[in-house]
Amino acid sequence: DVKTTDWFQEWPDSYVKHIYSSEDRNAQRHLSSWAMRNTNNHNSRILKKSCLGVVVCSLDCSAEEGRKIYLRPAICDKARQKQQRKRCPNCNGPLKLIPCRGHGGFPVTNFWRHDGRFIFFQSKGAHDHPRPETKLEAEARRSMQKSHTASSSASPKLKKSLGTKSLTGETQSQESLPLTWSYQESFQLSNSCNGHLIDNTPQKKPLDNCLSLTKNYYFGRTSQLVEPLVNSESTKLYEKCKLTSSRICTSGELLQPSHSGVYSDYGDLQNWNRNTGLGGPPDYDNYCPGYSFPLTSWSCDIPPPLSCMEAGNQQLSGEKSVAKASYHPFRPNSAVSGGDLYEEKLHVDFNGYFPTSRYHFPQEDPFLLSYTPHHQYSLPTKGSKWDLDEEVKCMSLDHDNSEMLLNIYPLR
DNA sequence: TATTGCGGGTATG
DNA sequence: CATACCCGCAATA
Repeated sequence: DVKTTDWFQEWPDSYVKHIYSSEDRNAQRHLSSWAMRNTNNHNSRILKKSCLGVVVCSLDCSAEEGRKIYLRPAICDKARQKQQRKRCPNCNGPLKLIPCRGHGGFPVTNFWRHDGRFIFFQSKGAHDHPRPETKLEAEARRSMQKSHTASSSASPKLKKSLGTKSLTGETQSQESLPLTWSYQESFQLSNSCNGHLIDNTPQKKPLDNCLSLTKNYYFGRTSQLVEPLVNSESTKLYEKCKLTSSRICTSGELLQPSHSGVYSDYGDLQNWNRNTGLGGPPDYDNYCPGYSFPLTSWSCDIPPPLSCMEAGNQQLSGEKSVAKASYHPFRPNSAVSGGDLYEEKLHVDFNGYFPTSRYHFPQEDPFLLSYTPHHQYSLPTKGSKWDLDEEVKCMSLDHDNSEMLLNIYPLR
């Protein structure tokens, strides 16, 4: 009875549920821009992942224009320990891992379940820390550091004049180093709910000395518009986006209770209450967890002036120019969700700043134009159940997207 | 070298 | 029994 699937949510937060198409490459890979590590729940049907938080500068330094350092914790334990021995790319101070305690004091957990044509997702807990770099940004930063190290070692004089050697061997200089940490820009507005930081600093560094990286990216546009009150296009996008984006569900349990009865490392409503000490799940029906404007049935992953990936992804019905306007030059962008693999050229500023990229617009994606569900699904559907009442209640589509979805899913 | 998923195992309440 | 988390392995990127 699934009426429609959601566009992939890059930053799922709070207690949300999504249904993705099994064709969705991001969903297939259980991706998130939060740094999520696998957690053993002793249930092979349901994949559980928990949030690692964010790595910050322990000196709380600020880069230019007040930006903060929010590095992506390495997923691998060993790599993470190594990472924490490294130094802040901005001030060379020690780094510190801020653990996620958004789910009753424990890390936010994400659950993934494959069932036939769909991939069911559920998030539990609201991240109580800033967003880390995306995977893409972290990779770009690593590449740049590597390149920079290589180029520095090739020219010792330059190295000596510009760099300060970090403990980990990277040559660093505030003048010359690429600083590609994640910016908690305007989309982290909340101090009251999730503790997100405020940083509306516009970014406007010229891009030169670009390094082109060719890589396959799956995430859609994560564009963050930096001039929220000025950019009317983004507001339009948001208005559109909020009608079509994720659903917030306030009760019920998405995940099928354990069949085995031995392990079920996922909560239910009862546990939810118990863990959070709340009378029930947070009331996101009327207010967005992070932002102080009313909600109806839609989620507000996207604050009004911003268009994150979801917004871009809604541009499938012919608003190319708007989609372009929503593209944030400093966020790596890529595939439309639902989507397919996009090969992008990631342009990285060696003089010091932000990665950007070129991308194909959704309209150009042959995948979207020729969708035909034909895969065989191997995972059992027996006994699998989704909280469809809630799903239906929460769903809403605008006209354009309804049309689009009809095109994509003509049989439903 | 890091990511991802799996699963055995332990600890705690 | 539910939950969290540690660890190592294997496949993959």
